[in-house]
Amino acid sequence: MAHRIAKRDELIVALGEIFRERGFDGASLSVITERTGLGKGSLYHLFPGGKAEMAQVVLEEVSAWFEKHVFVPLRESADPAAGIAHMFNAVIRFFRSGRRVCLVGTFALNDTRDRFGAEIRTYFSAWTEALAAALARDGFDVEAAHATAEDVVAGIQGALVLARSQQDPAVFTRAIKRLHQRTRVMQRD
Amino acid sequence: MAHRIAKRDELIVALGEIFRERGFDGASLSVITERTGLGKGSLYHLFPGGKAEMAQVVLEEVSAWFEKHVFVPLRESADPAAGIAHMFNAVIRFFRSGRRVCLVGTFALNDTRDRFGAEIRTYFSAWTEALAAALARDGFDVEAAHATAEDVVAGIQGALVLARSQQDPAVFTRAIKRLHQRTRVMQRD
DNA sequence: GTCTATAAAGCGATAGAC
DNA sequence: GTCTATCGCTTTATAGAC
Repeated sequence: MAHRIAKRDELIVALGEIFRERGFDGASLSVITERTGLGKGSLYHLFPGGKAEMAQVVLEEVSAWFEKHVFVPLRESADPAAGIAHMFNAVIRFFRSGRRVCLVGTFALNDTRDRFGAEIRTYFSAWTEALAAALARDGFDVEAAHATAEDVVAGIQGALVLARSQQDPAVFTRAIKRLHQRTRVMQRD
Repeated sequence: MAHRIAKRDELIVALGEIFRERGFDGASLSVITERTGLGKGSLYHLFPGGKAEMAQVVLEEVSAWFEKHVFVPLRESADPAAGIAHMFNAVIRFFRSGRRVCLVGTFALNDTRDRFGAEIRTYFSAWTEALAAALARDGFDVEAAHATAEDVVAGIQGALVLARSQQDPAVFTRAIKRLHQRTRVMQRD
């Protein structure tokens, strides 16, 4: 087992890793107990709603991170291209250059989605819309901006799948580079 | 429960749907029993290796389908552009225009990958390489062909994630249209 | 707050009747 | 082939001591 986790922030990060690695169903309380060093008693004290509440809190934490490090820069950066560059850097950091998968993506694919439908839907729509707005501000016409934003967000998710299938993070970093390039030079006027 | 399933082919299809909808961990034998109308006795008679063998057989069936309807046309079509068009049509059909997710993609994202590593890796690498070869035959230079092939395969996977997160299959069909377009007009010279 | 003990249900898998 | 009954284990969750 890992060292005993003291701070709540640290605990939520650890829970996120477990859910990412095993999915909601595969993340059993015994695994969570072992990896966090906290007994069931402690876990249910901190999360009376059990596993569902743990996942909910992790999802909210992930959403808050993206809001702060991705969506706000996209929306508010004076230079939209700089906001977009900021997004790609944040994404590379967050997904550990392709060694980490997207928790929201994993949850979205199977029936776990039905438990957390609102959070999952909002995460992706907020991302797509913030990016589309930045692209539009950067000179894309509205239609092309929305299409490119969808392609980029989907491209990131797909690159995570591909990289993990090949156990090769470079697949992800290559894809990010190309997606970034597409936001710079494509489909103008 | 569904009607009792008679033919093995039909059974494998049903198993595929269950694994797609619930993931490997979420596809419990009780769910499988209920959805197929077959008791555990029958299931273990047909698949002595249990759930792992069921998933293995489904993965092989999916791989065989893609080999026949996607990879071979990509590799052997006299007109590479026709082979690529064939691929996109097959993909739309297979994923039910975005209402079905990719079984291999779901398995790839969490630790289920470790059980079926070889099949998962091969599925995506065979797809990417067959598409890259077709693009090269169609006039892309080798580097651009490989990059575009990765973008297309990742784009399809990501579009499935996005479509499901929004519960909107149109997200998928839109993405497919754009990806197809990119194989026609991009990065030539 | 954190632990141990325990409950009740569900899990994958097997045995054996038919 | 398909069923029912059952095994041993794990699951989520709770109770109660400290």
